[in-house]
Amino acid sequence: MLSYTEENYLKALLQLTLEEGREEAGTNELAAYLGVKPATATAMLKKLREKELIEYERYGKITLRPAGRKSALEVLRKHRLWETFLYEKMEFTWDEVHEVAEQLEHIQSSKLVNKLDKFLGYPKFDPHGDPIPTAEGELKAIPRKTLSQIEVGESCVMVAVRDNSAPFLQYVVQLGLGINNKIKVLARQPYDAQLEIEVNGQKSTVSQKFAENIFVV
Amino acid sequence: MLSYTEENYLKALLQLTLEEGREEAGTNELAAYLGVKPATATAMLKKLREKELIEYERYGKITLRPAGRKSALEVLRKHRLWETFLYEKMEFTWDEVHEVAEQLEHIQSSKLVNKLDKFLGYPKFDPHGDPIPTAEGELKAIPRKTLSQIEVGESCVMVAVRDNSAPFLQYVVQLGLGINNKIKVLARQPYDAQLEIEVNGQKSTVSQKFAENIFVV
DNA sequence: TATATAAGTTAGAGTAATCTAACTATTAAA
DNA sequence: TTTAATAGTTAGATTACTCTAACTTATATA
Ligand SMILES: [Mn+2]
Ligand SMILES: [Mn+2]
Ligand SMILES: [Mn+2]
Ligand SMILES: [Mn+2]
Repeated sequence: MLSYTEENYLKALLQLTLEEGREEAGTNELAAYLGVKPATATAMLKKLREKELIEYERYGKITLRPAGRKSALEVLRKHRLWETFLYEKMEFTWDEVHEVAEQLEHIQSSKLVNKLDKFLGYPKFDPHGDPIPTAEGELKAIPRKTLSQIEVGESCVMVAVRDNSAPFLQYVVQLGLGINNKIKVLARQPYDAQLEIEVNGQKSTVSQKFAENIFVV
Repeated sequence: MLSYTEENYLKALLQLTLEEGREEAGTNELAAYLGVKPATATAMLKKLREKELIEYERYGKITLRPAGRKSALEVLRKHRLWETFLYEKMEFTWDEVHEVAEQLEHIQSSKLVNKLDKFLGYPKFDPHGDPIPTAEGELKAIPRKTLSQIEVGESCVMVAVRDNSAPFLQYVVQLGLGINNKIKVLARQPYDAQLEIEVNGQKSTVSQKFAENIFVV
């Protein structure tokens, strides 16, 4: 039985290594992601290694072992199912779901997870466009680009967001943007890569930082 | 902000003093109810007193102060709403809901509680027949007897159960009993107060202990 | 290749919740 | 009213998670 905290560390490791081509994570990076000090992370890493959930040695990189990855996927599955529940059934907006799902993901009941999945109609994606791991622990990574990689004159469809924070999501809505919206890139400032885009006939200018947090196909 | 554990202590105090005419609880009783040692309860009582949530002094009885009672009622409201959700929407049986609700009752989100209430159609009772406290913290205690107090020859209607444990609830179902069922008391053994009862034409013999855990009107 | 910088670890301490063992106060009986 | 039983507390230790401050190792660059 894993503690609430252990689950959070494993999920963080999974998410840090989920970006394509990444297999391992570092101590400081993990600590920053979780909002704890590196010393704290080091202590927990020893514990997770003892439980055979991660591969790790002093001053070395961290990788998930199969058991650790399985647990992390279960937590991520619950997180994304609960976000979908809050969004679809509880009238939450997409910038409100993450915080509460962060708590709900630790509820222990496999029956509840599976009934929830059924109740929601076996959704494949959460409200932010992220894929929901299956009961078997499969997580399909869809090949996708960021809005910042789209050439001037090209069009694309928004499929997900990288940043899940409330201020970012609220800004996305304010721009008239959302999952499945078609975005046309009208121009790119050579100086700072600012983008001029058009969505549903509405033109906006967004920063490179913003464009890097919008996933498109 | 109360910890998970503090919430459990306050809820336990509320439930111990909920039986009519009771205002105060004792340390050992509280410890037994929560499954901890009396020494542990003493430590927590000092902390809750410090936070002005309870009235308590060395070797004295414990009572909830208004702020403590308010928090306890909020937790109890969430517990019973989640039990109703699990029973009505997640296909849980009434002996399965309590354990998971024990976890869900600690989720912090007033928006979620109120949306859940709305989603369930503002239920007044949980699956065990217990009243659900309102958002304003009101809890109506319905005057009710136990099955053991019914005279031979009389009939009554089951409205709730006192014991919420899975083995007890499974036994209730096995006897063909449930909320709103009419029960007729056919006979009472003078020796050990065993009852012979009839439900939907089905006759059964139950112990006094059992009869004391069935609430009727 | 030496050394400065970044990355990571260790030691020591604090808080929250729990326990055991020994003790003290209250209450009920003899 | 003394004493036995019950109820409750204290002291000291443990586990989980976190921190700060000082230290060590790895790496990158000059
Ligand atoms: Mn999220
Ligand atoms: Mn979490
Ligand atoms: Mn319950
Ligand atoms: Mn609880």
